[in-house]
Amino acid sequence: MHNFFYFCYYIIITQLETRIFDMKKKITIHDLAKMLNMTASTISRALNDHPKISQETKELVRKKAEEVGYKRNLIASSLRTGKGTTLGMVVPRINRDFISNVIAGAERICREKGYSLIICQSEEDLEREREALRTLLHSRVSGIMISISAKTNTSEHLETLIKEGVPLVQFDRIRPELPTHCVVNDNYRAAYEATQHLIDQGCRYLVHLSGPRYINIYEERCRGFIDAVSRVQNIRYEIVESAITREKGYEVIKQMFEINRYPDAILAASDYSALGAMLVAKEKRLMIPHQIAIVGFANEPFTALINPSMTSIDQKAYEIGENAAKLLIDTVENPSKIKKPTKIVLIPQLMIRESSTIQNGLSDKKN
Amino acid sequence: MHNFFYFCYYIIITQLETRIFDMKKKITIHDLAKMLNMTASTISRALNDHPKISQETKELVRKKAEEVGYKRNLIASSLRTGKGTTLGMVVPRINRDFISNVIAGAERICREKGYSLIICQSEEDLEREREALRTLLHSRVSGIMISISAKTNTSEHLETLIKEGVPLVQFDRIRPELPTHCVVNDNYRAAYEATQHLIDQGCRYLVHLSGPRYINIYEERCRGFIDAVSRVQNIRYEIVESAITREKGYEVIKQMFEINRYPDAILAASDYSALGAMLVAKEKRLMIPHQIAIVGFANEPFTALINPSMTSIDQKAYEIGENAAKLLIDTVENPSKIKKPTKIVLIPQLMIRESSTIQNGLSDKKN
DNA sequence: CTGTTAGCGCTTTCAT
DNA sequence: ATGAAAGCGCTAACAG
Repeated sequence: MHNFFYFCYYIIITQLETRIFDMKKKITIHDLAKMLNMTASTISRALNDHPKISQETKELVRKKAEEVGYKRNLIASSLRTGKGTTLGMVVPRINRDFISNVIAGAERICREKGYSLIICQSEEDLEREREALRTLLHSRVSGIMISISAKTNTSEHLETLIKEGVPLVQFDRIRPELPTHCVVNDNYRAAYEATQHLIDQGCRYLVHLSGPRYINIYEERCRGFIDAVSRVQNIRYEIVESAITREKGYEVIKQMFEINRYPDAILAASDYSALGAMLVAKEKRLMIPHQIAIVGFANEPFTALINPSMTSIDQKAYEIGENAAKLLIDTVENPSKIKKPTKIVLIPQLMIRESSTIQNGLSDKKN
Repeated sequence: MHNFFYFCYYIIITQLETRIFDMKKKITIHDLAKMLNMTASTISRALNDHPKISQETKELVRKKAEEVGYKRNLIASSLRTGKGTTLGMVVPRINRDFISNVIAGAERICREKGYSLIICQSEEDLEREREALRTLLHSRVSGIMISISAKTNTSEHLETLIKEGVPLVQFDRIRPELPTHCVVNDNYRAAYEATQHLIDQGCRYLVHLSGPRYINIYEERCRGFIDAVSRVQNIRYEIVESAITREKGYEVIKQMFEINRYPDAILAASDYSALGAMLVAKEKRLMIPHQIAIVGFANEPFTALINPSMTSIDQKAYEIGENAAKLLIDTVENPSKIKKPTKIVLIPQLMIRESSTIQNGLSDKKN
């Protein structure tokens, strides 16, 4: 019945026959100057709190400016000074929990320090990523934060930026070979600890659902996994690359079951592939975690809400955003300072939940 | 053991002792003019594809520009023309699934049409919202999209904008009394249909967990609910205001149970309060949906993943973003055009899942 | 078709 | 402590 309306929408035009937006011409420092019988430079200086302007003049100017609703034209200002107050950020997609939290953190810092933030999506595409960088340069941002797309297997576009002198901060998915500031998680450590946790729970046949290993984060997670399992005797393990979607996770684990390989633990590089794996396990009526323990990666909101709740790794998204913004602003504001590239490494947090808690009594199926 | 490191981070300074960012001075049209023995205006015109410039000159200029890596200074350009290429958006929070999808949609349209998008968060606070608007004006954005904060119970700050002639588009949470373009969901209809759905399933004692009713979306959802239940005989219903968090949903329903009121259906204005309600129901060992059916609002990703999966209402976030951006760009590019405020109303989609499917055999507890 | 000139709104020497 | 004047890089009206 309401099917009829799916995927379509109304457009309602209300009656009000008014020109809704009249451009009102803006007041400039010259207007102010005229009003106060001063010159534009005095106004400018007063507004900028220049030391050689008398207190009373400053007061006067500020009051008048407030009164007539003067707003400094930042465009003109930054044309003159060559300094901007806008920063750029390139991310694969905005609508991912991790990313949107990074943005939220970065935006807060930017706001506090008086910068605006322009966001661009690469949509996991190298060409779009290049385009996004061009757009940002075009908008004359003072610096750029970037987390590269899944298809970015080259550094040249970023090298170009560096050569052009654009302050750059990489975060999360980075090209480690570039001499830029970075803010990342200790993915190696996170994977290592998660693996160790599974081993501690008694698991001895582990599968790692990895991502494309030319991306640093997946490579590091993979290494963490390998190093952790390698320290233990009598352990069996497998690594499946490029399994980070729910569909892929489902498929891969289903195939394993079909050829009668039953791992007792899965460490996924993504919560979604972990979810896929969990769904197969449920279909096969395996007990989670007792027959198969599952750990995801990213601590997506759903991991705490499903049944059984899923152990995952929290990536400190908000902090990553904050740190990236701080680092970038610092670089932007001290361009001449000779700097060594700084790398900030955050420690992700293993969130232990039902899907991997075999040892104590916490795990249960309360429906 | 690894507890030791939680909430702290390393800073690693790599050895590389280089000045990583050398500002390289930019090439201007004057430089190009000199190189090609032309004048700056010719260059400008050639680059802007002015009709009265010969094809070969254009080619020549474009080639040279490309060759020496010239990039037009948009700052200067927009100072001169008075037209900018940046739009602003104010949202309560970026890190919410609905919002980040709106942003994603808006960003795509902006990019396609050659605009950049600056995002500001109001963090559900009126004063921050005012500040965000100031920041955007300061950055000289050409127009603003806004979804108001939960605490915004006044319109004056937006009226000021309108008086100043700033193109404005409201979306989702709006102040309907303002003469601006709007992009919204048909919340009334969505709530009405969802309620009807519950009634169709045989439910006769319905509870609506609403939000603060001075915000349009909650008011509309509430009205939809009321109108739907009012058409039916022998029905009992209750409305609880300001219950949109998981905690509040949990608490409210728990209290109802404690005084022995057992509704057979819940329509929540938020997926989170619906989740809270679901958790109480589970604790009480009520069968969902047979003893109590539950419907949420927003179609958060987790709703499809929990057990039982939760019926919810998809809000077409991406489309809202796209439409808002299109509308804003249209307004910005045709400022003199006499316009009536346009309202685009999207039809949300009821996603029927296990938590409300009593009638046919779909609902089950496959673990 | 192309050059000349003026100026967007601001900051910043250099004078006074 | 304030004013005069010169531009930042670009565009556009007016000439030719």
